[in-house]
Amino acid sequence: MGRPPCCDKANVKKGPWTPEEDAKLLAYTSTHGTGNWTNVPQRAGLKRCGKSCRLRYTNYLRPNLKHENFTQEEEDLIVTLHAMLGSRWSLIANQLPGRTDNDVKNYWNTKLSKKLRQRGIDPITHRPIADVMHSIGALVIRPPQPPGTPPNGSYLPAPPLPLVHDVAYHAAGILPPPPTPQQQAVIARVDADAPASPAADHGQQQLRWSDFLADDAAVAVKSEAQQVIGQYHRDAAVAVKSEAQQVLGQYHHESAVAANGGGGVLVAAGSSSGAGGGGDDGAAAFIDAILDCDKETGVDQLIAELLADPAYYAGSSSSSSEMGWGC
DNA sequence: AAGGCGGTCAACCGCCGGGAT
DNA sequence: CATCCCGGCGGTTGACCGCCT
Repeated sequence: MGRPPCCDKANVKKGPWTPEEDAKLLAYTSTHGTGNWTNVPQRAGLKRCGKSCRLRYTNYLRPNLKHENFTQEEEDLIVTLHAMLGSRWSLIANQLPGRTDNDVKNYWNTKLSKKLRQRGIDPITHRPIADVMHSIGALVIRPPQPPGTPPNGSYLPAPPLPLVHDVAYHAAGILPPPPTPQQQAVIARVDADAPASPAADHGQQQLRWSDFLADDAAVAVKSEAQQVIGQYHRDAAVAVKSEAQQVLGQYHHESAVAANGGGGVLVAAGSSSGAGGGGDDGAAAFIDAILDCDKETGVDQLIAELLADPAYYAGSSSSSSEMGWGC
């Protein structure tokens, strides 16, 4: 049944806030700060849940909040960060001064996701919709069978899905290069640690856990970032964190190489070409930067570094703006 | 003028993790 | 170590508004 309610629902007001309530809350927070929200309603003379007070303050009353429309730069940043972090709205909002996670979430759900769809991009995977539909169509869909029915061979095996789930690859219209031996080792380990495929006995081609390595790499980025602010643990990607860091180093380095070489191709983890172990200067510097952030900086600076790298925009010739996210 | 409809966004809900006890 | 409390988070809801018929 979950936790009990945080307050007595019978004695709290719900719904839109009145100017009087806003004034009370602002008066209280301006003199007492924002600690211990549970006590705020009582001390501020409000018949509201503490959570409601916190939400009202952080999303509307907090100083320095922007209430005007999102700019093109903010829009581009949200799209880019969503491709990197997924629906981690608080992390994304941290990169947008004056915006709240609720703002970003609403803007994404009401505007940006539709805009992406109109441009043929799946807003969840950031891949071309046609590509996503192809992948879905390639999955083996098995209708329920009566108990005791032996498996038959009437289902066509699905073709292997691409290892790279990165919009930049698809934007560039190229196939990813094969994984390096180092990355193959990561793939093998992930597959070995994964539970056995339930249909493995049927001789059907199954999705392997390593098929999602590219996504895991993104999760690892998220993991590092959230470690910085002490909020992120216990993700499946943690198990391969060290390997993922190496892969990420390769990811970053080859992205830069591709951008500098005029190819403009973003090379994703788990599938980049074998430019040799991730011990090169660029990759090492990247990982060092992340680790240093554990001690010195916040996620803001980390992501700012990533965003400053044009390779994260699929090369200099196809930034999100130039790809036409904007109005 | 009125009703239907879709878009927007403030607010709520329930879950989760971390810290305190 | 276990439990409880609190803040934070993402998903969802529903009121409100403007446009269209």
